[in-house]
Amino acid sequence: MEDFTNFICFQLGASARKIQNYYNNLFKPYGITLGQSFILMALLQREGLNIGGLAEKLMLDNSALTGLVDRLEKEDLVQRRVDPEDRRAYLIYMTDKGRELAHTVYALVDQFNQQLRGMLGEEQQEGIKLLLKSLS
Amino acid sequence: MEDFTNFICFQLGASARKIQNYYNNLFKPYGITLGQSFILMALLQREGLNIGGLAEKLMLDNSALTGLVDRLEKEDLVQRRVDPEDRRAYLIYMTDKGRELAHTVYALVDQFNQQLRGMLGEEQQEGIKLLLKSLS
DNA sequence: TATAGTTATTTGACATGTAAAATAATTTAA
DNA sequence: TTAAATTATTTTACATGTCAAATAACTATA
Repeated sequence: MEDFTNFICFQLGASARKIQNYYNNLFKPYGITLGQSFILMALLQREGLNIGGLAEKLMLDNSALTGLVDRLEKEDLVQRRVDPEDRRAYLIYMTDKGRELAHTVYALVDQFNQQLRGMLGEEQQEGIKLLLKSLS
Repeated sequence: MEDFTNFICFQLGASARKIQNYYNNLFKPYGITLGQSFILMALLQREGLNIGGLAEKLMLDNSALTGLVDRLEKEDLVQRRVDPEDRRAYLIYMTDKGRELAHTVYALVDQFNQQLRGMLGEEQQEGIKLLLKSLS
């Protein structure tokens, strides 16, 4: 019987956790987490996304975004503004402070990402991409 | 600027989440989660591990095990027994019910694992293994 | 236009994970 | 042998994530 630690579900979960912990430690001086940084980076691409748009981009449940945005808002990194076209929805904008931090964390994420890519061959990187696509 | 959804941290995290959700749904009829199933599968290999041993095998913090074992114990799937050689420690054993479920979930995990392996080439599977090892 | 059905977001309940502090037992060393 | 250091586990506080239900606003239709 094969050791369950060889199963993809286990290895992927453990790797994801380790990477997340690495980044969370790296970001500690900035008072932010990897998950929160994804929001900032999403807003760097396109500001004024709403909760649903962020959830889709981050591949998370809408309700997960509520808490993430709450914490960023509490740190004065983003703001919710009522969508003038749809009063149910909030559009999310960065503050100046948030935008500045967004650039900082982007650089940090990118940097370790290149290290991770160095550990993997081209094809293996494709494998992860493919896996995610197949699962979506 | 590269889209952060192409970063390995993002893709690995999202894939891990999707796989976890898949299994958690699959296991719903059994009242168990993927994380809990890892404990059962670890005990199937070697019964009587203590919390620390389980944590090491599962690559989790000791304190994460407390809750996981609590829930399994509440469902009468495992039991804590004081280690006769060290009264600080508990040795974890499965109940008959737990052992039976362990076999069932092992088969289910194995089955979808083979599907996942089918999506990836040999080399890509090695990549994930290598990544985890490099991060450990 | 009233109403029924959708949609965006939040809330609440729960499982998971980390980190740091608390407990309790074991080990080491003076 | 007693005190100090270490070790196993739990607890607490918090961030994350899912799911289902609640709100509130929009849309379509009779």
